[in-house]
Amino acid sequence: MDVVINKLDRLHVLDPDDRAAIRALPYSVSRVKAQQRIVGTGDIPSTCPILLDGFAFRSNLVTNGNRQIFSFHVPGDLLGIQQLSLLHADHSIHTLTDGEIATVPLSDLRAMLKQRPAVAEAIRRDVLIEASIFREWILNIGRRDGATRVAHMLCEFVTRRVASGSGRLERFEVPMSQEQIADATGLTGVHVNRMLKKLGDMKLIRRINRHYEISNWSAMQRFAGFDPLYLHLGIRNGPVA
Amino acid sequence: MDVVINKLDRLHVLDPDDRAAIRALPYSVSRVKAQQRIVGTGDIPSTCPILLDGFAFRSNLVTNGNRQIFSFHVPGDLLGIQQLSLLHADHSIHTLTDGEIATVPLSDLRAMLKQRPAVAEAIRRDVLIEASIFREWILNIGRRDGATRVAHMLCEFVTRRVASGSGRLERFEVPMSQEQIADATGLTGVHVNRMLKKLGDMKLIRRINRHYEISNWSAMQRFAGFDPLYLHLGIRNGPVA
DNA sequence: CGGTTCTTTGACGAGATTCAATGCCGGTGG
DNA sequence: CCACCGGCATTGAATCTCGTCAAAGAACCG
Repeated sequence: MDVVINKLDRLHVLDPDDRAAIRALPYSVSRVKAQQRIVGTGDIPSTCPILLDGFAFRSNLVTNGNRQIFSFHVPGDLLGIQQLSLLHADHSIHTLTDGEIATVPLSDLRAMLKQRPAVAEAIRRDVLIEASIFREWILNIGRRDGATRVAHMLCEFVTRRVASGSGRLERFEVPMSQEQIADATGLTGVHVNRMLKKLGDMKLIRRINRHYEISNWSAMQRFAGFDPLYLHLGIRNGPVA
Repeated sequence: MDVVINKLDRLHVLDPDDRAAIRALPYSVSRVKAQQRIVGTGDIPSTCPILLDGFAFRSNLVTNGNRQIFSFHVPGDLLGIQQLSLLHADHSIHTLTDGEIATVPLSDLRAMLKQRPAVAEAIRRDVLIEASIFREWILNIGRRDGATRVAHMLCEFVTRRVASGSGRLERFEVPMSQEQIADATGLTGVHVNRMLKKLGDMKLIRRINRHYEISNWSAMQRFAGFDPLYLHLGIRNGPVA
């Protein structure tokens, strides 16, 4: 669970007892293949899945069968934290790549959070930051054109990876297919492909398969209208809980 | 603050001491006119605005000057609850209509929540439900066409009003202009107007100025693909905190 | 009643989707 | 080791939804 401790410690400083309490949580670990459902819309889970390795995403379907992706997740993310206070899941969670999931009973999680206010505060911040990212996605899909939208998504993804200490700005790998980028940006796979080509023609990115390079970060950021304020990266010593 | 108590009591049952603690909060009330900024992006507020009367919305601008609205708010909503755990505001809050705002110091709010776990739980649910609504908006804007999008927004708005005990399904008034509906749905004002006309032609709504009638709710719901699951309306006796 | 804001409508253009075909890459089994 | 296969990526052409520009009409407010 060290990956979880690292994540939460970036949100609120944890003392040794906090870390020990997280390590003491009962959980089972399972390997999962790509594109597996972890939680389905309408489920009433009694456990909280935690992503230990690989990538995952939240999504839902509309009546005509189209899919919308709401967020991408990286190791350390608490995927089912909503169920601490809500009864049923209002969306689905799937793995994007092969990965590893820890499963923790919600009751044990609740008990631990009562004992460890700093961990509870870290999780509150996590939930609020995720909501902030949802708002940014609403803005991205609602008010930016295709090229800018895809660029913004790439900026966010790489920034979050760098902030979590895995990956560099100039050179990174994107785990999702163009179809999945489309489902996240409200476009079609075909159009995402064209927009990636356009970003390449504009020298904002270089790309071989799913390996991306951004040589001129400030130009990319400017083009995408990307301002990382909404990610609240420097929150660690934030407001007093 | 009774409007706040009513709201929170729908999210988690409050006992008389909980209610008294909310009433005992120190706050000042001010009348505000429509289109006034309550919180601006980047602000570091030390108080939490609470909407007592009228309507409000969250929004942000993109570089080209376009605006995206993230949510609409009704009396009883805690507008600055993010600032309990986040330092700066990542979006703006404006009044939609003339209204009344209560201002509560965050420190007093924090102290009260420590004493009153049931209130804290109600607020946790509120935050998670708002995040769920953000996800639904992502899906709405990303994967539904103009007519369905506007219809879904209307379904959500009226459903929330009915759930809060103010207004009826068949006949209601919408406080926002078509331009504001456009900013919320990722369309233009002109196109919203055409889509409203289309919904009228399809007999799904009847409309005189901002007064709407939905005579056939199930047809409207079906057309909009509206499933209120994501609003978690029946949460009051939800999972144990 | 006059000004302002909001709504409505038309004509035109741009951006995104759809359909369809081809090419590329990695994996699997003979 | 190589041929085959399936999923992804790429590209073109036609179509359609939605945006833009512009103008007129309706509702609202002082």
